[in-house]
Amino acid sequence: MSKNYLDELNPVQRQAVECTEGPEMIIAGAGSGKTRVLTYRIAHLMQKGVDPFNILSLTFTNKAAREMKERIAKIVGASEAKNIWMGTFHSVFARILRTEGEKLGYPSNFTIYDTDDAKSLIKTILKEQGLDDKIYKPGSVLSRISAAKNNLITAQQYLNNAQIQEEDRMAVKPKMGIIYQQYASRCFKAGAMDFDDLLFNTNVLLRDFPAVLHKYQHKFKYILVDEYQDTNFSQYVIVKQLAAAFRNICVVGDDAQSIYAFRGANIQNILNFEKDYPELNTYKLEQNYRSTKNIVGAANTVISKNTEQLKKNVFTDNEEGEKIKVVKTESDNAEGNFVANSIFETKMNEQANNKDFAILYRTNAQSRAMEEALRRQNIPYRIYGGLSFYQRKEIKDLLSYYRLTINNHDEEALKRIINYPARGIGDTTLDRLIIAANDHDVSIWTVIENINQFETGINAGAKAKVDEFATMIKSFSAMLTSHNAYDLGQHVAVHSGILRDLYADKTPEGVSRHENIQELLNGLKEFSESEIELFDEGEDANTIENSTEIKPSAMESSDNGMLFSFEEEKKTESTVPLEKGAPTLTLFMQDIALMTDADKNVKTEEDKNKVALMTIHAAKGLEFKYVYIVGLEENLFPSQMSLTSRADLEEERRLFYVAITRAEKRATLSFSTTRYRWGNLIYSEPSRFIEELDEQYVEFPRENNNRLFGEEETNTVKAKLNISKPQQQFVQRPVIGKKLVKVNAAKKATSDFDTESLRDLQVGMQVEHERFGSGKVINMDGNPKKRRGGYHFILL
DNA sequence: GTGTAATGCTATTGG
DNA sequence: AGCATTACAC
Repeated sequence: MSKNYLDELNPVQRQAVECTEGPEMIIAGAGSGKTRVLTYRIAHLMQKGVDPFNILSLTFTNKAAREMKERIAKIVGASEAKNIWMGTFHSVFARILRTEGEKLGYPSNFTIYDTDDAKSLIKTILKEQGLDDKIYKPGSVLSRISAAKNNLITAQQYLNNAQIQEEDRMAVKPKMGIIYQQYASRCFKAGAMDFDDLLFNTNVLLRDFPAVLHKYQHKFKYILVDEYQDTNFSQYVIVKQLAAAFRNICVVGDDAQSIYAFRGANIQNILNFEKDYPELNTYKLEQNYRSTKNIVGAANTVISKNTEQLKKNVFTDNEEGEKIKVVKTESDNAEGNFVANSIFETKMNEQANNKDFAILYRTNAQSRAMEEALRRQNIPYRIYGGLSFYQRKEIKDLLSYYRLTINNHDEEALKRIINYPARGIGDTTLDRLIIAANDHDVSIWTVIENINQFETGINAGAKAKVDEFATMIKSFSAMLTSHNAYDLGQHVAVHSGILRDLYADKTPEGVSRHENIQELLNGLKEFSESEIELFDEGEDANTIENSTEIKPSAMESSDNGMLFSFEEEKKTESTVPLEKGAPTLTLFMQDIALMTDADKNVKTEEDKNKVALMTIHAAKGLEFKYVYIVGLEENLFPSQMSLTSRADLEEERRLFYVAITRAEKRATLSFSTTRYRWGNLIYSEPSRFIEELDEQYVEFPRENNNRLFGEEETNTVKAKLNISKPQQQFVQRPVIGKKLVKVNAAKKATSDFDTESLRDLQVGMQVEHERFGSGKVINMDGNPKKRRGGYHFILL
């Protein structure tokens, strides 16, 4: 047992930790030591003799769960800490559904469909139903289905509900319920659940199987829920059900930081907690340990503009600190340059590390300008969110093979790879397979497997190819229990033809795709090795040690069919089943299905020491010494979509509150007067949130032209434009790659570009680029007939 | 059925 | 500006 952790808590925190029995609500202001309270509370439970197997702790990200476990391990020891049930709602209940899902008719190896899979399935259904995807946009159809599920409305109930039907009629989308029904039945047939199903089906399970409910009620004697303000109705009911037996439920949250209403989060869950548990104890953590007085003060004035909130008074004993800075720039690129320069200067002047900085924005699309500026300054950065590794095309392709290997009925995986790499099974054949499957109410795989028993109209040649494909997948499936994740993963990558296909592509993008596949395989290797240490420690280093890298020479020399001549094949194929808990591909896929970018473990110190770029949503729960909040412009932040309702606008304001409170020492806000959107220049106004800041906490610095922010600008700006022909900061900038070059900008006032003038372009020509200014063409490497070409030019 | 070129849509926020 | 879908030629 380690140091006395209770001494590290202030009186309220300590009470919250020591009060272990009965319902408890902790309202935790930003930076008030919430995580510390949660971890110590769990450690304290264990110190008091509670079995970690009886503790369920639901966190917002898997990474948060991992970090909390590590902290708890330091107090109670690692072997005990690892037995706590801790993770996101989705991952914890996915785990439970793996063991209990058969009661609902799902296989234990069910697939988890991500948003892309879900949209793709919806597109298929729209096509089958002859519906227009311009009216029924897959994205909005999915949101509608998602909202229904999060409110525990089944497809049948959806169809029977007069009010919902009326809504859909009014929206001129009367078939919505039919699509929902089709969608649900197709997922079920494919043995697949989407994200919402994980929660929905958990509810069904707990509702319809009293024995199961009883089992988990008594298993989870103590339940803790972090970020409770961001739970939706479906999650609320699960927690309520599980806590009903012992009522040892502790929720932690901050209504001021509720920012996920758009995906069903219901702020009422926290505001009404008292109604469900009248005997509860409430603790308010109001002292902020993270930020300066100026930051806390500014944040408080922001949030005070909202009407609906729990009363609390966040304060800090920290130093006054610097005032919040507001900076105006003339373009999105200038904003990027300003941030990059400011980071560079701060690093020099204050001996700061890269990891002390975060750049936060409202939309992912804003990252580009920041990235380019940071690259120019040679500042290492890491982007969180956006397209995650697992969503990249080539990764999804290979993962689809793995998915289909594990669950043959996975329709989305099958559609994705049945003809990739091309093997002569085209759209016509696939359509026929799908029709046959629908006619007989079975999965596509069932049709493929028994293709001669179905009237498909597919000709013999295509049939043979389908058959060959099925044989290949079956051969992969047969290896699931006899090979570890890496061996099988590698085998599939080779024999599916994916590696060969990617290796043939010598373009930079192709090379990068190949590298990504290698990275995935490395991940498999690591997984296979680490798990073996865990479960199989007696064994001496086994076959994994000398498993093969793909040799380019082998790839080149093999010119037809599959690559059966790889070294890998020399390894004798073990047919002995692996032990229980061995690192199989099945386990690996379960592991990564719910992984997000934020969960990714960064190993080396060098990797960690990078400037963080992310959306404000992704920054929730994190803290940084220096925070830049960029793009504070009307229609961007607050978002255009949020301007129609007070509730939406208040959520944007909470988002702004979250952003400011990420900062420990300094918060810098910036906005730009112009910005590129879809390739078009738009003019923007400063965000209303800037005006809402109390002047006593904020510094509006003089700009270059010595004009104070907020002064009448018309004359000054005009004057500035006239004299600013060669922009000093761009002078040394080298080559700009692949940007559209506009000849004679003056000739055409619109941003439209006509290919005629592009054809006239020659090396050495003086050009005026509407975005980068004037310069000289030094290289041309695009196709002049194309709308755009890869022309490089230097600014003068 | 396959590959390339033209067109057209998108960019709130995310598990 | 970049990506996905579609149109069209082979």
